[in-house]
Amino acid sequence: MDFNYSNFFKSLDTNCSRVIKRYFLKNETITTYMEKRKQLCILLSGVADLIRYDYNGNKTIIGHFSEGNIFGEVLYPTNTNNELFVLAKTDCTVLFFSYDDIWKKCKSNCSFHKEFSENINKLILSKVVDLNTRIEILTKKNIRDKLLTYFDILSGKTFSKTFVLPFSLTDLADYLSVDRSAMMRELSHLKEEGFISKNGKKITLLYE
Amino acid sequence: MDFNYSNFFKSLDTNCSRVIKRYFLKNETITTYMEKRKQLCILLSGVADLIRYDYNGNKTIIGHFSEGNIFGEVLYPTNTNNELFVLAKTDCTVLFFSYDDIWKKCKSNCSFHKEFSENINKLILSKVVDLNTRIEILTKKNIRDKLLTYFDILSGKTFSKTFVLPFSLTDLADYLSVDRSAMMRELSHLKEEGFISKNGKKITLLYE
DNA sequence: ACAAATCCGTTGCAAAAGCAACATTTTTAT
DNA sequence: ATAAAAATGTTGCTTTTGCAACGGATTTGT
Repeated sequence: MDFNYSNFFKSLDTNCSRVIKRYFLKNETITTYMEKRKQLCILLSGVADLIRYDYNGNKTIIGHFSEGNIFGEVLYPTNTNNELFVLAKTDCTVLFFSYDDIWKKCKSNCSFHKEFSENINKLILSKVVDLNTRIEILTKKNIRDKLLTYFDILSGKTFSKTFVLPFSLTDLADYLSVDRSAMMRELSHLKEEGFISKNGKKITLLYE
Repeated sequence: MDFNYSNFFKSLDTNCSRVIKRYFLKNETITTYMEKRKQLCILLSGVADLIRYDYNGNKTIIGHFSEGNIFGEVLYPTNTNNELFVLAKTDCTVLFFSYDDIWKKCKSNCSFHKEFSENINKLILSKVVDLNTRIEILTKKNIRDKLLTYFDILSGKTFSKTFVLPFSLTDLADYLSVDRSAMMRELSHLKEEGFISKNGKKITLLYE
């Protein structure tokens, strides 16, 4: 997420009846995606995974959410033959509301309603940017280019040739959608060939 | 796009000063992405490509837009060392406006302003769904699974085991981000093994 | 109507990536 | 404090993919 709007949402007093704030413990199910319902959720704190069980009972993690991320069925293609749900990986705080309702005038005309919807818009837009970013990476045809594209983005965000990966190498392989061992191999080659240096999750770009 | 909102936008009388409608001939440049500006565009008719020239002058098509699609710099990660622009592949009609402005109250309080912004929201949401759909496909680890996942989605949309690909096989390979010849090979295998039948762009799923 | 451009379909070959398996280190849970 | 779980790092093998190249079919432009 380029810019973090979650401070606004954190400071909300949720006495607007349309918005519900709830707390979850690690390993609790935060929500299950339901086709008709058009729920939108904001993760105010914690880490959660979007998980699919397909018709064979196979479990796949298809998304990771952290502070400030949004999720909910309005954002995801409905696919008949599998079940989607969001699982808390750590304790979480989540804001729930119906996407359609939020645009209607609040009965009580609550003060933050306008500001709330504006911030929702920004959050959704930043989601679009994030998704486009990931697509840009995923469309690269080999692991090396995926890594370097991702590193360039991180480098650009931090204005530095040195940065720390925001998640584990295992999760990175997942984000890039490549085999972890193949990715490790490619990281080794990038080191050997002098393109990067790496110490744990700390990466330095040595080119340009 | 699951549902086409473009009819609403097509019927707009654009006497709201904040929204500009323009026409383009094939091969004209519709817009160039500029970092500070937060433009959002709706393609009302025609087909256009999002193109990048990187620092080496290499040209890459990184997106295809058709009727009802939205584009503009608000939706795309800003990357310093390359230039993005949208090129009309056919004659096009495009609506332009500033994303930030559209949320402010229109001076003239023009009638369609509220409805306009609501439809923009729906359009952006459907963009998110489209992007998530593509990510779901791109994260599949081999060409066969990418094809079958995409076919399942098309089959689901049309409620039929038989459907027509919405674009050329060349563009399909691009959408799946795989080599075209490798994709053709995999399509042949799927035919040989009896998973699908194929006649030009008409595909029939033979399983389940 | 003709030339030019694009798209389709196929193949051989080399490079890349997935998979499986394992040892080691680090983190987490109790 | 200790056991269990998760993450890291590496390697051999096999399969998949990309790339280059080609000929023929379609579509487009003038």
